[in-house]
Amino acid sequence: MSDTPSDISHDQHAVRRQKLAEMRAGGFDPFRASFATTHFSAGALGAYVDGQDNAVSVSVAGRLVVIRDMGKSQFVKILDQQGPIQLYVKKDVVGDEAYAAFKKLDLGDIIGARGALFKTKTGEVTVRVERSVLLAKALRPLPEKWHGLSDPEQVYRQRYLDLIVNAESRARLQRRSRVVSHIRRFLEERSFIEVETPVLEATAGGAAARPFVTHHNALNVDLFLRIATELRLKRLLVGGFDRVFEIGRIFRNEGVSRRHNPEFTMLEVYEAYSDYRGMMKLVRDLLTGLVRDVIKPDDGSLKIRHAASGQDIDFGGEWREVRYKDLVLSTTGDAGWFQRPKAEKIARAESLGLVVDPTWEEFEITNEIFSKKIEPTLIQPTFVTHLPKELCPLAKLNAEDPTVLDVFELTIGGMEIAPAYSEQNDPDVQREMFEHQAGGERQNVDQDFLLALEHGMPPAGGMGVGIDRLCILLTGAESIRDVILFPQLRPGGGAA
RNA sequence: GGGCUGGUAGCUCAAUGGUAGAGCAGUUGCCUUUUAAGCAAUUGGUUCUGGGUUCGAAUCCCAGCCGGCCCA
Repeated sequence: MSDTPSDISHDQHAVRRQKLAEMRAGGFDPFRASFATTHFSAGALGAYVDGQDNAVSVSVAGRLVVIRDMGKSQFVKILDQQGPIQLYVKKDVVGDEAYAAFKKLDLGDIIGARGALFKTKTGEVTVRVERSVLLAKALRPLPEKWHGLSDPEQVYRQRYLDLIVNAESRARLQRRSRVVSHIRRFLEERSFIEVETPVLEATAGGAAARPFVTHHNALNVDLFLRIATELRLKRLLVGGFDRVFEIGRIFRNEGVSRRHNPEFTMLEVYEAYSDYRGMMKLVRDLLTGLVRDVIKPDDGSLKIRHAASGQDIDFGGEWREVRYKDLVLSTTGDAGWFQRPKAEKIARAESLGLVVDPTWEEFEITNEIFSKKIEPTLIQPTFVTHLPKELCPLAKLNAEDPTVLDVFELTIGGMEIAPAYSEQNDPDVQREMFEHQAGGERQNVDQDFLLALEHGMPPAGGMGVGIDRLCILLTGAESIRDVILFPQLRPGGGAA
């Protein structure tokens, strides 16, 4: 009984290993089996002709996730990429031997089954199994069927378990794939060319961020993982690729948080002979298309529920356009803000509850107010324009007011979703901006990029879209980790 | 980096400093249209790790490991 050392009934791993050993001893190895399917689950369900039981035969395969055993028959469910489908296995249909084998299956096993579709008396389209085969033995048990897997650490470290048992995770992460796919189609339809530029670079430019450093042995040089694709893509504008984009992994050697993963995905788009206003139309068409065709709100609107604020974000309404300076003035309540001496700016920022580093430049104090006090309140799609020139060295200065830039920052749901510029194509101004920035931030100047600009870059609009944040917004996720299949965690720990 | 908080059976969770429990999963029976199927019986624990306090620690204290939230 239970006290003999050979009782392994409590050890699910051992029980399953024993079943596998018995199968192999009996001449069947599930890991050598194969199976031809005719449908995925949703396709099979769709193939059922209403009112015509047993008219359509299908072959389906997937992981066994529900078993309801009623003695001489059982209802089970298998799960594939499209979701679950129910199978009905009846002893007097499959025969005694096959039925006995079927009864030995465990939750988590991967099986294939063939049979005709029928509708049960409770109305569920089901495969009446004629033949089935075990295609892979699961030696480990599945997490609990009702509550799923909820330990966040295990969800991230063993994402495959999360995907098996948590339907919302499965849906959310598949939705991400459709978002990216939609973006590709959208841009290709508009004659944009997708390109791939190097991840390893001698100079990590195009943004202000700490890069990862690695080493190339054969060349004996340190290289950086890119922190942006901007400078490469602009070289392609010089080369005559007039409309280019890259959906690429970006690496920034900074903290990990609900909004930050050290590697993330960025779309960058450049369109020659356009400008930041052209980018406004492009991004608006892109996002409304995503909501309409990928998210497909139930009520047919273009509204998405924003969990944090409880508001509906309406992609179909007017997209507000407002100048950075006006937002700052109204938030500080100080019409003379930009003329105030630094000490007064610091005092006002601190009175708003912000922590200000006294070594900051004045524009950094202002921008701290913008990013902490203003941006989070911009829930509806908002183009913030006319940003101060210090904020982006790669954009064109405004012709009427050279203290501001011809750019926008699209903010939705309190998050910066897409910055866009009229791209700087004057090599001399660009050099000046770089050198000024290098002084303060010791960012390396990319001389080859400046050389490329001297060959002439067409005027262009350019835009970056953080795909992860966009997916947070579109899927209503709480954390960037929920829209990245395998988010970064400290190695080790957790899973056995 | 700082503050708060968590780690108990395969999973989801309980347990005044006093014999570590439940549900699901597992095992053994019964059940030929179930929907978290049902009924009966039953197995299973290095309470994250290492110290300390105590007659006695899952529980209190310290350190570490791995998470989560907030802040920087």
